[in-house]
Amino acid sequence: MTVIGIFGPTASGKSAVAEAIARRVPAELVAADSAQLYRGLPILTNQSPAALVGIWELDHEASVAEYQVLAHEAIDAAIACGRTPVVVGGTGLYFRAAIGGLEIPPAPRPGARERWERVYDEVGAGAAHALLAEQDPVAAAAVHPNDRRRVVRALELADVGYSLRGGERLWTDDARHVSLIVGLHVPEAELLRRIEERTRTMFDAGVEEEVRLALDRPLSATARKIMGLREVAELPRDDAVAALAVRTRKFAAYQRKWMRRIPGLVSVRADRSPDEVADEILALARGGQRVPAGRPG
RNA sequence: GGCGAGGUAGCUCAGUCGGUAGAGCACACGGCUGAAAACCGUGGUGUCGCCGGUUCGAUUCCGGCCCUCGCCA
Repeated sequence: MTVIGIFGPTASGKSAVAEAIARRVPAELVAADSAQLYRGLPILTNQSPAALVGIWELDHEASVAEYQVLAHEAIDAAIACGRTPVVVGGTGLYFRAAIGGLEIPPAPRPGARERWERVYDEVGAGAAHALLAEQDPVAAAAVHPNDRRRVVRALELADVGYSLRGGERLWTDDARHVSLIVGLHVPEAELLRRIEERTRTMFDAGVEEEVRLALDRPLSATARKIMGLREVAELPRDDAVAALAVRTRKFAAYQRKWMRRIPGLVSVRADRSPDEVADEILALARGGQRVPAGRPG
């Protein structure tokens, strides 16, 4: 059983391709998207039916580690009943966590993060970084003093005897199962056109109302970061459309960068019908274009 | 038509008591190991509206013109 992973920028047609695959072979779609995990913003986060979509309330704090457990379960369950897992991703880190052997260091002890954040803010970036250098020189060398988030994370890990940058690579290039990992490629101009169109469609479909309802309820820090939430809530419609299109464009560029980072990724042109793309992907899967399972050295 | 405010980076704007200019956002590139639609780093991309005058030198001062916005007609 080959796991199929589909990655690509927003509006490259990941969902449609995944659905086309599911029409051809017995398959189970598994989302790898940090925003689609949330329930309550289906329009803004562009949800389509798949496992791990809409499973968290908006006050839930997201984390890759928590997602990873669920993703591995969903993938293994699909394999157990003879269905091809199709991991459909928009979030690079989550996608890798689902496919590969990303080993994630432990969660912070209760209160540790807040404590180190306070320290960081009180003593300043330079001093906090110096403190880290005493406790974990390797991590300190890898993290910029201004990167508050990572300095704090490294300090909380040092507390429990872990290093943010341990000696061996925690993030290996292997996959958990034999996998075919494809990256959907759409020419720049076409992608921009689709993003523009998709953004407008969101407003026609009623994102403003959706966002208003969501903001009435408590939001976790991670949910608050969902792209477009602020723009839609705070700006007049035309400005919001423009701002959201800009954010989405920027995000698409970020996802392209991720495509270059994902090991073993096979590039597939997606400026054609989802059915054609699905056929090509299935042919590749049968043809042995795969990342092997297991740990290389 | 009169009065007032203004025209500087892709956008919003700062600034130069005269020595050709800088912030935020955007953009480009790089990083990323329980926040990743997050976070961090490095890059200034420009006929300073146009034409003249003064000056060694004008984006800056002076004159004229064009354009935008507001108020009054």
